[in-house]
Amino acid sequence: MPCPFETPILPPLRRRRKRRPTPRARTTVTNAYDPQSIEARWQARWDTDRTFAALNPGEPGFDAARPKYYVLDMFPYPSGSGLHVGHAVGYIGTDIVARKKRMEGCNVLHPMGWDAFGLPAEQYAIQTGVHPAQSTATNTANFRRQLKKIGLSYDWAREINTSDPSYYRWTQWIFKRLHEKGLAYQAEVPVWWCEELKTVLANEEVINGRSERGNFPCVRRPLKQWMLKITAYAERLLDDLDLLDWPESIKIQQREWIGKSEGAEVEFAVEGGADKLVVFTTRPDTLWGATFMVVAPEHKLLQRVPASHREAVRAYVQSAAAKSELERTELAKDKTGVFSGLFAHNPAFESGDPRGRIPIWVADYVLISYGTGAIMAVPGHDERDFAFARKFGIEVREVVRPPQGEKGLAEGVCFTGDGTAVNSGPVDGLPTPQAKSRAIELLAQRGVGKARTTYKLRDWLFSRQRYWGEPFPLVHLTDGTTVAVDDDALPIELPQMEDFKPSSDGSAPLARATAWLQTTHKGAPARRDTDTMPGWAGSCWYWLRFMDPHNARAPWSKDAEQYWGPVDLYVGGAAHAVMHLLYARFWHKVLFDLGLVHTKEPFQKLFNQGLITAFAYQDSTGRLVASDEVETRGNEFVRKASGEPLEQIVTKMAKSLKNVVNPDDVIAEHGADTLRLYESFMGPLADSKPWNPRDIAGCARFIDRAWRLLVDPESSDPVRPQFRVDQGDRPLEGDTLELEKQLHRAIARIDDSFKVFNFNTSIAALMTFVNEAMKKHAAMTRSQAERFVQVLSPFAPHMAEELWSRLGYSDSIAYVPWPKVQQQFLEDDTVEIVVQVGGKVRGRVGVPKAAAQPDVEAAARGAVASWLEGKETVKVVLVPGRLINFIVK
RNA sequence: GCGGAAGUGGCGAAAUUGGCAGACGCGCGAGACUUAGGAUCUCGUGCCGCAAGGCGUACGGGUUCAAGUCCCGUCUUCCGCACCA
Repeated sequence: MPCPFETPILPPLRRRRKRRPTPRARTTVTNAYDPQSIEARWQARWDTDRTFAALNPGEPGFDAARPKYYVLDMFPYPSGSGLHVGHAVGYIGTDIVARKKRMEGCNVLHPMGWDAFGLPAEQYAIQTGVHPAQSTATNTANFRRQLKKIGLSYDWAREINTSDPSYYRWTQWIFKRLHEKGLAYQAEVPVWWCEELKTVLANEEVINGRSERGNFPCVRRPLKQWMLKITAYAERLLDDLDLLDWPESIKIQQREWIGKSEGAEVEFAVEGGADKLVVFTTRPDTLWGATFMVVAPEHKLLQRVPASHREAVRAYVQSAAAKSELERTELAKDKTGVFSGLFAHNPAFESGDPRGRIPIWVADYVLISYGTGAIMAVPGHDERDFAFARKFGIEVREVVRPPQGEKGLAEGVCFTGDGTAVNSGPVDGLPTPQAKSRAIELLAQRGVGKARTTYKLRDWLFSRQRYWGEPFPLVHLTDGTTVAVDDDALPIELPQMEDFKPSSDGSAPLARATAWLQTTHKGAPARRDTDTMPGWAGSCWYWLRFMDPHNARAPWSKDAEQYWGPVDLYVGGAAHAVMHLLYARFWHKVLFDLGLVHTKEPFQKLFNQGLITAFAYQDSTGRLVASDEVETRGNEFVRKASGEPLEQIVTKMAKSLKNVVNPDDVIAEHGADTLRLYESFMGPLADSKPWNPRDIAGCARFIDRAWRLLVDPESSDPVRPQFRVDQGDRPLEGDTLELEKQLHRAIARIDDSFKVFNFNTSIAALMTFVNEAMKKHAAMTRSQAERFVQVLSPFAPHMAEELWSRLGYSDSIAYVPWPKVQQQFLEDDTVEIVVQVGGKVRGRVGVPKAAAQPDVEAAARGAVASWLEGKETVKVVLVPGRLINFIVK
């Protein structure tokens, strides 16, 4: 099949001049490093030998004595544009880890699959006119091809696809479990509707009133939708973060997203009727300072507005509704609102006390979706209430006296911190924390309030009126009830539809699949649900399916889950800090409660790889110019066609920025091992770093040098003669000993780099070793060559396999035990001591490692004699084995 | 505004517990080998200075014999969140 991405999108390498036939060099040398043939051969070999197949407990050959290691990538959405080098950096990182773990004797689970359902796939399908099932098949084939070409050691027998009925059968099955537990319900809720996408979106998919995907305008609309009760798990989602080895920044983002806040719920009686206005506050201690109340424009109390104020309130509510989310935020500092004509009674005061009669206002700084949609406003101790009261001339009453030295109302500023209660009757004199709990007690005694905890986290809007997603495993009966279909009726397959575009009225495409729609349930006529699940659904449990991907009787077997779970290392972009990771944790906890998994959390260690950025070019008007239209002239960049000067900027890789680098092109030019080395060498995996094609050459040179270290390109021998026989008894001395030390140092550095995934230092260590070994070539032994190839293999596996086989081994290097560092080779008999005078380096001196202090000092004095001449030494600081510092006067 | 991450040569970067700043690589300069080089090899390469030497890890202070690393303050960039009562 022709690859749809033929156009090279590499930034301009220096163009080759016309290629001349190369007479001698290329034709007679048969033994030069040839990545294309080596890589093709070993990739084919890995496939046919199933080298990286992971065995499950119970399978023949499974070795229960080995520790398990589950290393998982965030599986990709297989987009039409294929993989770019930015995606690859994370996959290369996990591959390096997986390969080393195998050599360390672990049973390694390292799978890959496709997150193929969801809006982007469908949008792409609509744009190109190709059915999503078709484009998904094409795109996954392309992704798989690209991943294999990088030499990633996945167990391809475990490949999964969330849009495959054999997979989503179990997504539906899990949804049924949620439904049974009452965690899935239907509700008429105001939801974000995107006209352009013709679907509802979850809160978190809408940014400033525009869709995250496509940046289309969205509006609020009430619609009956499936919801998942993630809020029931809010507390555990928060608490269990403490169990995880995750980046602190991600934990913080999750905590903020859950947004726990503790306080009280307080009832205010509304004057002239039985209505109660319930508010949530984190500061019950300030109840005595509440001088007005505010309800959100959508609050139902507004139906009770007296005629005198009805028109003003109606007008305000309408204008608030017309404001986009963006306008609301932009105008955040300038508060708006109107008086509703209603009054409430503050329960802090006796009825009849004029201080307790407070006006109720409508303002859009109060959100209907948080708390109760209404607040008690304490302008003395809340910035927003303060601004509002100032603007509308409402009384500000001090009820918290700031601690000594802090400014408060006396200085004309709103004080929001902790202090001492004043003007607050029964809580007067209490420090804020005690005043809070005392206030709650008082409210509770009188039955007008109680302690309450709220969360920013909302229930998860789980339906989409789209085609390309999992159908719901439920039917609607004629009597209006909704029931789940039987487990053995699963999967409810998506019907084949030619036209799956959303309808203009917002009804789901599946509503037009008339034959599919009508069904029966236990003999009675029934109608299927026409919504589909959101794109996140399939990724909420996929790590579990990887453990047992072909199980036809259950989503996974208990044995498999017991053995492989949890994921030991999960690597992906920080972009998924909140949504995917929170949803996945939620499902996992539900499954835990059902006894279907044995761990509370799915991902023990999480690691975020950094972004690969790339150069992009702008002309003087700021317009982007594709990288391949750009020419480098010295330090300047110009448009090739016109010579017009351009500015080089560094940005993320994106099709729209015309700076995407396809790994296929890098592999075609340099080979996959060089690509892997470069991506590892650029910098620590966690860092964001720019792709610079110029730098690839260094890795290409290194790998070629490494090849020549073991193979003589001028001869036809598989390896240099000195490596053909084991010189086991040869004494380690001279250059051979020196190389042995270098090798151990390199391995120590490599081992170290797996702690924080800064493989750049591993590559540097390998380079240093090769440079040294090239100089002491004749002294290198077969054993050293073998160990070098072993530690090279996670990084450049194709070449390592090739060299390993040339060294005479017929089995793959993948499971050869990782060499051990021996401490004795990391130490030298003599050490170089830096000699400082007055803190400045003035010389250095070699001394025996075990040298006594007076001897070191004497030697050091000799080395810096001219600097000490005529000076008095006041102090000598000696750092053994490192440094000596003479402080002089 | 709040929260997080970061700031080191021309470029990507390195630097256990505070102990030689710039490993490794790119680029650049010089040379060797070559009919040829985008191959390979050797040497050099933080800045200023002829040199001796001085100055250098965003900026300003501090602690210390010694600071990229610790403390206080400031600035800049990127990423989240953003009226959450």
